[in-house]
Formats: sequence, C-alpha cells, structure tokens
Amino acid sequence: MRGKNSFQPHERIRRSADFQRVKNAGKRAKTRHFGLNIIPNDLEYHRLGLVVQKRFWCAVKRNRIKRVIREWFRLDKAQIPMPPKDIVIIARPGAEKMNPVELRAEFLPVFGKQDGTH
RNA sequence: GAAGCAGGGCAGAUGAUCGCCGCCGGCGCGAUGAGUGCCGGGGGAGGAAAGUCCGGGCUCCACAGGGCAGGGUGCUGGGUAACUCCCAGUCUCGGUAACGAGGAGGAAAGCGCAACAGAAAGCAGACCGCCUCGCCCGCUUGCGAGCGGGGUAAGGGUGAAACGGCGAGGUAAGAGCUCACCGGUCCCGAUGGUGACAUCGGGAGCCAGGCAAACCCCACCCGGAGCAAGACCAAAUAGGAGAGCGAUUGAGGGCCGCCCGCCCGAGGCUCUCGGGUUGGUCGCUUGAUCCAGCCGGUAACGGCUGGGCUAGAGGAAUGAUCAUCACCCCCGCGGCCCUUGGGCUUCGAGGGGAACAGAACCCGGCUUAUGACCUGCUUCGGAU
RNA sequence: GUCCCCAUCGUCUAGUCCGGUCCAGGACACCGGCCUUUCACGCCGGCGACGCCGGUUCAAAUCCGGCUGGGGACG
Repeated sequence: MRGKNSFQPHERIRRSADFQRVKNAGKRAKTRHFGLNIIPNDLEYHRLGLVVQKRFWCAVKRNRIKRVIREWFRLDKAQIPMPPKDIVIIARPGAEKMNPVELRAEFLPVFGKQDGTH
C-alpha cells in the first residue's frame, strides 16, 4: 500500500457530468477566497474537483492555486467526516496569495460544522 | 568615484520527510492477454516555455502546373533549410564620446495630395516696397500727393515648404544677367573596391523641391490549410425526412479567391434537418540537436573527429515542510574619517527579501516581461 | 493548442477605406438657466471621448509597427 497521505487519480473528479451533478445538487459553502460545493457519493472515498478560471490568473498562478488545494486535500482528507463526498472547490480572486497554513485554517470551519450536523 | 555605452554567462545549492507524472526491471491478482496493485532503479519546464509577429520541417488537399487577383520584401555583399533574421560594409541621422537607429528602389511612366495663413503652392507669383513712363494738381522748378501703363524676385511679411550662399561687376531699379569662391544636381572620364560607394579631374546648367508607411511602376518571393493536420481500431444509433441534379454530347465533386488545365465520376451524388458516439492507439520526440578539440573564414557560419541525449502530459505532472550554507536590505555592537549630520568597514545572536514566469508536434528568429552578477570601453572629476 | 475580430464622451454610435474641412459630430443621460404655482414636456447653454507607446508625414482618430484589454470560431 501507498502511504495514507497520497492523492491518487481515482480520487480526482474528471468527468464533466460529475462536475454538473455536484454543482447543481450539492450543498454550497463559501469562504473568503473559495466557493465549495459538496455532495455525498456512492464510493468509499472522498473525491476532489477543482475549478480555477482562466480569466483571473496566468498559468503559473493557476497551477499554484491547484497545487496548494491538493496539498491540503492530501494531508487532511482523513479529517473530513465520513459519508464519502464529492467536493468541488471554486477559486475566487485573492486565492493566489494563500499559503498552505492559511488555507487549512480557512477550510477547517466548513468541515467542522458538517461534523456537527449529523 | 559619478554618469553612460557594449558584451557575456547564470536563473540559488545540498540533505531529510510526505506526495505527483512518464520510463525500465521484478513480484502478485487475472487467462500466458488487456488491465491493475506493490517494491526497486532512473528521469521530470524556460531564457523567455509568453505574445502568436515572421520563416521552415512534417501531414493532408490528385501530380502542387500556368495566368489573373491578393499579399510580402526593398542600400551592397555574404550566411542559412528559410526568413521581415544574423554577420560584414556603404550612406544618412542622433550623441562631446564609447556607440546607437534607419521599411535607405522609383515622383522628367501615370492618377494624385498640400488644410489654415499668404500677393503667390507646382511649366511659380506683383500685396507692400524699388525703378520708370504718361496724365493731372501744388509749389520753393525738381521734389511731393493722386490715378493709370510697364519693369523688377535684391528687401518686408505668411507658411512645414517661396527655386542656392556671399562678394564684385552690371543696371533706371534689379536679377546666375556675367565672373570668382563655396554648396547641391546631372553628365563624362580615371583610380580603388566583387559591390553599395568613395576620391580626383573635366563639363553643363542653376528649369524648380516634398509625399510612394494611400494608389501606382520596377525587381524578387509566396498554392491552401493546419497535429483539433492526418492515419488506424473499437463502440453505438440509424439504415431516416426534405430539397436539388443527373446518365458519357458529363449531374456533381476535388485542387477552399477566380479562370485555364488536370483528375475522379454514377442508379447514384450534393446540401440541409434529424439521430448516435464525447473512447483508445499511432503521430510524439534523435533533431537544420548539444558539448569539447582542430581546420577554413574579419564575422555570421561551415567542415572533420570524439562524446552526450533521461519531460512527453491529456480537466493537463515539478509541490509542501524543515535544516545548513551562499546573495541583498534593515537593525545592533565595535573601529576609522569628520562641521551638528553623514560616509566606509569587521562581526552576528535578530528580522525581512529573492524577479519575470509553466512544455502541449518540433525547430530558426523577432518582440515583450524580468533579478542579481561579471568583463571591456567612453566622458567628466580626484590623486600620483 | 490553433485561427480570426474589435476598441471613439457615463451609454449607444458617425467619422477610419481615400490624412487637413475634427482642440472630433449626433442621440440618451448629467449640470445650469428660461417657461410653469410646481413637476413633466419644450427651448437655450454647459460638462464630457479617439485604449497605451513609438514611427512615417509639414500635419495621424485615420497610414505602419509593438504592447494592453475584451469577444468569437474550431474534433
């Protein structure tokens, strides 16, 4: 087995239909720099999808945002409460200045509140 | 020391941990396959990867053919696969200089353009002025005022631009009208250079410019699309509806601007609508390649020999954390110079910063963005 | 990734091909005044733009380069 902190291809949302399902039917949350859509899936693990629009940033900054979010998911996915979910994160202007520590602090309340609901 | 000019390479390094994407080897599941998981090894963005502004390779459009249209280039010679690129040179312009910039063919081939101002703006032009003649008036009798005819481009004023400059002669006043010198234009000759051109000598004449980065003429170049090119495999739906046309005397299609020419060509062809798929493999990285040495060349570059090649993704991989060492700035302490203030420098136990920016078929350039450093040169200032 | 197109007052636009008539015209909006008891309508006046940087030219919104910012198409 790989380490539990890995991020493998099947944990990634790729298909356009999956993005549409999460966006239309999922619960929405909003933080200072991101929008999140979340919906439970039928699998045994969480999945992550990223939306970083081309119109706001150049290629280097887009890659930077996606890497930092994936780094968060890789390290903290065990903390996400258990019915497995599809999570789509939409970056908003200002997100390119986030470092991993700030990002973790920003996402913590979102999933902490979820824990309390059930 | 200050300011500036030109050129050069670099794009933080090392280690640890957790991860990502290909490749190779081994093992497991599976059917010996397709896949998939684990372990090990090795690799993984740039000088601009960018803008997509030029030029090629490659692929398809029959074979890439002719003409027109359209587009591009534009001093000379060389380099190159090719170029709007590079190198060397010529001329012009800018700069005190080092050096830099130049789309630098043609306006006595054509159609044209020049607002406003000004008298006049394209085979120039009399508003004021200057000179002269005629008429008339005044008087101090050769001067003044007015009107009219003529001569004149020296002077004034306008303009972006007004047809050489200056001196002498000449004249009623003037004028290249004539002459000397200077400047430019054109023609002829000599010398140097492959050539652009330069230098020198002689002559003509001062009849006359600018805009081609609007059209145009001349010379040369360019067929069109683009890896979402293109080739193959698998799956799935349908085997439809409408319109147009047609059989060798040629419907229609291809060569994606048009014509010629060529080719394919029939119980089918084309267009539109409707329906299905939203997969995989190849192309896909060894190439006009990079490094070193020698040779030819002023150089760009070329030749030979030896060696190296390890990104090839596909909703798109290089990241995070920590430590140490280098670089820069601030701060603190010490030393020196010294006019309160400031400058230079050693040390560190502190704090902060480190640019522009991410391959998408591949190369050669251009342009734009950007960090710290090194070397050479120029001008000015100081010291010797 | 590749290939195209566009940019003028706060908004919609004319002028760009073929340079000067343009310190850029019009409509709506905004501001001030007149009319009206007041508002609206109407009339008069004002404010206000050639995306940016170079070049050619006597002269550039217009011609030629280079940037910047938008928009579109493509199996």
